[in-house]
Amino acid sequence: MKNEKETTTRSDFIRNIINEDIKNNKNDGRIVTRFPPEPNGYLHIGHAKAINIDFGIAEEYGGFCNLRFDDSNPIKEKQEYIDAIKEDIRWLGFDWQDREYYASDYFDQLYEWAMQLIKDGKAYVDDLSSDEIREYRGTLTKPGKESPYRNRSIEENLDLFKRMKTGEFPDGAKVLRAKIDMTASNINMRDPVMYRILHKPHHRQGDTWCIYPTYDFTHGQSDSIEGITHSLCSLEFEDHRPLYDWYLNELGVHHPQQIEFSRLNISYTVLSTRNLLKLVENKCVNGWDDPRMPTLSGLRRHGYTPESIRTFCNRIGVAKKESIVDIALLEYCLREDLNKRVPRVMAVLHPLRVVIDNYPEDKVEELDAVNNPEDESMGMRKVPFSRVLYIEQEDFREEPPKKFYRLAPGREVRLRYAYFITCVDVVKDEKTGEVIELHCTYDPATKGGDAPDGRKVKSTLHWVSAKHAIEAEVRLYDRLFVKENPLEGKEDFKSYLNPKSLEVLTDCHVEPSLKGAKPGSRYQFERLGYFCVDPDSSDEKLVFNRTVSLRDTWAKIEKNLKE
RNA sequence: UGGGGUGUAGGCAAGUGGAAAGCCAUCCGCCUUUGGAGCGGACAUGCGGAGGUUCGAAUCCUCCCACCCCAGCCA
Repeated sequence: MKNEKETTTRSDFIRNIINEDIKNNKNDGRIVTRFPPEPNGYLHIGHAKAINIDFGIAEEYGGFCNLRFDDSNPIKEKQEYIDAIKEDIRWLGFDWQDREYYASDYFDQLYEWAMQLIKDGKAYVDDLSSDEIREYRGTLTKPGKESPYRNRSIEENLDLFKRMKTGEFPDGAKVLRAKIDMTASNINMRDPVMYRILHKPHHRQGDTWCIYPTYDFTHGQSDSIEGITHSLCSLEFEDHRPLYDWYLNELGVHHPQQIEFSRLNISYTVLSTRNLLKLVENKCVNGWDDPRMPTLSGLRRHGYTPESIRTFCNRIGVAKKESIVDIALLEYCLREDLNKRVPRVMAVLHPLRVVIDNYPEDKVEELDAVNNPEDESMGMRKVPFSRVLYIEQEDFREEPPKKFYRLAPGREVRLRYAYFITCVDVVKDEKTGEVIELHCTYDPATKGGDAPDGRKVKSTLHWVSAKHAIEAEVRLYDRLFVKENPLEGKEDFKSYLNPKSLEVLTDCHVEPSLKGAKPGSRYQFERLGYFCVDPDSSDEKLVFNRTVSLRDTWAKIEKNLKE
């Protein structure tokens, strides 16, 4: 409904191009895209944006999106990453059916094409070292100069390239280069490397190859082989497009259109495999799936829903402007989704003991509570009430400031689904002065939370029965960095890490209905936020992660009062 | 100072010569047994800047400014 409207109304420059292409019957109206991850790390939410575009557009236009692993560099790639990437894409809710491809499966064809370019006099074997190649390449403002090996005969090039393949030369001894133009203003066109010698086994090809094609010589042709119509990638490949086009034109094969869009950035985090890896290696976080990480596995463990991530991706749009999206939008999408689907429950994170003086010592009542006010079909549950309770420390102030509606000496409030209570006494620690216990009275006539005489109360508190509650550990997560753009300062981005990004609470009490809650289950702890059960949790010891707090109007008021 | 890009509100982002969409954030109301949710409202005489064309310009032209990317045998 709302989502549907968003997707059908959506307009962006890529869809405009595609609409135009369809109008002109380009590619007979077919739309085929691909998502081409390199299996060199875990997927993050920036990838989710790309996935949403690649798969989303294909779906929208009745086309296909292939999953293709761009695995032409055996030094960085691992099967472990392939498995994780597939799991994350599935979790997001996208399906590539049987169209799971690997650039490495095209190595034979790529080799044939390289031979073809040599025969056409468009490629040559170069003996220059990598340092020499760099020197010969020139600079941004100075043209490059031609390699002394540039004009070898076709026969010699053919012979040398074959011998590169058979393993006759050590790593780095020779490369195959495209013969384009060493004076080109676009540096990518200054005789780019097509093949390098790498005596490294490939995770899928084993020892079959000791020469590997570079990205530029792999990507476009892989697109071509798969019949891709629109090859969507990020902005930094814009400069490579002339080369993408060059190879395809010289080879005379199907020519997909490369279109570039800007990659996702989100405030208060970093979004690149390289920097994420640094956080893992430096133990700034507890692994790739640490709930503070913007990786899909981290977000999953944090309690994010795939739907909320997809909604977010739809709302941020697609454009060529480099931007930083406010993380508040992501959190908004999350809350919106969780609000509709997640059961409510009561939990006290910072307990303050409350004794109801006029409530019978051994009495226990099972009170009715609504599971989700947004969804009646989720039903009701019973919550036990007794003489000794815990409420949140924050919900009591001995000297309440203006606009503080919660409990205070002499004040009456409602205990959710239970009774009106009035605070009659405050017990403090003699040494520290800290409030350690409250004495209250309850009004038996207000059972369930309504006063028959119609009197109102200004606030409703959540609570748990002390003797029935289950103890739990709660991990409070906050933004990973204190700086909106951690990459912009003078210091290393790691110096802007938020020291309070994780706070572990061990003295929490949750209502008994949570007994046996399984990892992955999500709840709203009323008035606090959304939480999910961590994989570290067990029946003996429940562990919850705070996914996101509820919008907190009081916190804003309090902040404004202070200013 | 080579080449390729991008500038619309605090953050995203539509708009392609004919009244500056929408979302988040912020603020104000209403409602509420979650200070949640929901509902209603406010929020760009102006589109990086300056000129020009036109009855009419964010859209077309000229010049200027700012920012991003490229000198891997990474992708």
